[in-house]
Amino acid sequence: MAYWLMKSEPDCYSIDDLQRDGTNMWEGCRNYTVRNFFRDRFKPGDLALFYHSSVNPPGIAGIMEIVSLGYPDPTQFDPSSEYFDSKSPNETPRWITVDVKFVSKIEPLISLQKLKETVGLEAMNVVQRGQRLSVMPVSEPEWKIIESLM
DNA sequence: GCCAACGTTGGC
DNA sequence: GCCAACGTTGGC
Repeated sequence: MAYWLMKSEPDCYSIDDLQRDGTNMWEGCRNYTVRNFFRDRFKPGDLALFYHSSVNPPGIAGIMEIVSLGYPDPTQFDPSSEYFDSKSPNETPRWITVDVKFVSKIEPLISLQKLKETVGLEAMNVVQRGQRLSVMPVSEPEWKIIESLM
């Protein structure tokens, strides 16, 4: 069982949206590193931190559970979708997604500022300047430290 | 809105 | 296969 951190702009999709929906597809990711995580490493039962980016303050707003293996993201084949990718071959789809389920909301959110100040989280991708990966692994010790901040 | 950092693209 | 140009992310 693995732990993850997954970013979303709440204007686009927030923890409240996921709470309302219960389960949803994590669609639209168009980064190869993330694609490989989804394809090779995500497993049902994994837990993920839901991170709100591009808001003030940015930070961890909730917890969700992964409830599917990686599978082809249908939006890549939908010309009406903003995530449409005309170059993705039908036989070997380029982009992968997973289904996520709401677990809990974290209130108040754990801010990026707080994560940066917390001993033991220095290696996390999200606290490092210039790191823009929208999905990243979280180690078990890091997860336990973050739980202690809730 | 700015801009640093990084990923991707495409010419050669 | 190098690398410059370009586009995107995301904190501030």
